[in-house]
Amino acid sequence: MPRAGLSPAAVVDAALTIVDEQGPEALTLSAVATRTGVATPSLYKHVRNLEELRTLIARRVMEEMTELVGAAVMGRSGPDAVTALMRVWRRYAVDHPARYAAMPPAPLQHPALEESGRRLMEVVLAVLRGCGLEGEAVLHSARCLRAAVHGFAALEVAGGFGLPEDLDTTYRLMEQTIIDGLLPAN
Amino acid sequence: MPRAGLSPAAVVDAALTIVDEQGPEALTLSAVATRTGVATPSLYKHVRNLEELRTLIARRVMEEMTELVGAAVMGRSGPDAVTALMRVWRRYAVDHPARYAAMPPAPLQHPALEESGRRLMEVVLAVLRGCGLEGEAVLHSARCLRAAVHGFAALEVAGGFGLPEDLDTTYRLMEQTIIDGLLPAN
DNA sequence: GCTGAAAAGCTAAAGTGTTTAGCCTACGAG
DNA sequence: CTCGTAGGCTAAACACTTTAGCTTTTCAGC
Repeated sequence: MPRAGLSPAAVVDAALTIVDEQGPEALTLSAVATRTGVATPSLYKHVRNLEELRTLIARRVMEEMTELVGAAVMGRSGPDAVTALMRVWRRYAVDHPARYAAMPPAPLQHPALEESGRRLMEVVLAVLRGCGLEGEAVLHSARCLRAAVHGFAALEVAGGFGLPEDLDTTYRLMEQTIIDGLLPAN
Repeated sequence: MPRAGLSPAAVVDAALTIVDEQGPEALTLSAVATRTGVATPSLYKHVRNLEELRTLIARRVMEEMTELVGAAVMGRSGPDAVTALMRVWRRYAVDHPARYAAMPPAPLQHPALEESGRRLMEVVLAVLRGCGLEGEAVLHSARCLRAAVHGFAALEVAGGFGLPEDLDTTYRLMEQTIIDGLLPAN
């Protein structure tokens, strides 16, 4: 019997497809095995266990996010950059709800995710520094920005905004609120 | 052998204890059975399945939350009430991190949670109306408030704010930002 | 007090998923 | 060509959920 030609990356690809199509609860090694055409235990040659697979997924997602956010703020600065960041963040969540849900809330605490977490954070901090913030203020503002954006995205993706009123309107209000409240008057 | 004297409520109590002590992943019917001194299948006399147990937990948590928030804003109005609401929300999350994580993000979509969800929402809306907001603005503001507060609480509880800078300071900044951005000038 | 039905417990067992152990073989480096 | 290794496999243990069906407590009504 010929080999399946797997690799850790291929396993993560298959896992991401499953997550995208059927949500995070559907991610089982069994399902990944079926999709990759292999017996479940074979996956252990590429991934330590389910836990590690989840970590690898989380890393992928954070890298995608950093890529996207980085591109979106490129060439912009000040409130304009903040708006771009907020929009692309929400966009990623809406476009890939299950992946967004796989974003680890505390990457810095996790050895295998610290680096990608720090890279993403660095983009956010850079944007805020570009708005004239300095010292501790940068960090406090970044936390607020992250809380607001993540809170909105997480709730939207979970279907938490049940009522029919337009969500884009709500988000614009939040953009404005964040910009007015966190950035030094300009 | 004497009966254990269980009831749906007693099962939920035991489940909440487990969640509080060992986190949401530790919630298994097996664990609940051990704690209540009963065989696992016996629990099915009181609860339809694990899914329903989670729903019952969610309802309890939302009721606790409504109780707390309601008490906190009682007798206050305007920005003062908003601040009180935000503080008590975060406080609940910090005091009961695992329970907070069990709060359903979309209660209104769930028949068994819709009512308690609506009650909690109503408190928030009332506070905002008391600030002079009207019509659609109330809802958009409520969404922003919820996103910010939930985002902060969820991240804090998950250990997502890794750096040492003071979190209370950050939260005060967010309180001010929300109040300034969402409430009509006063 | 008795009795009988409902409620609340039990054991047994099936199904699904993770994980470990140990074997077998395809395949590429030399 | 060969041979070591990596990548696959089967078997099996363990944990958890859930269903089925049996037993026994309890208590309402006589």
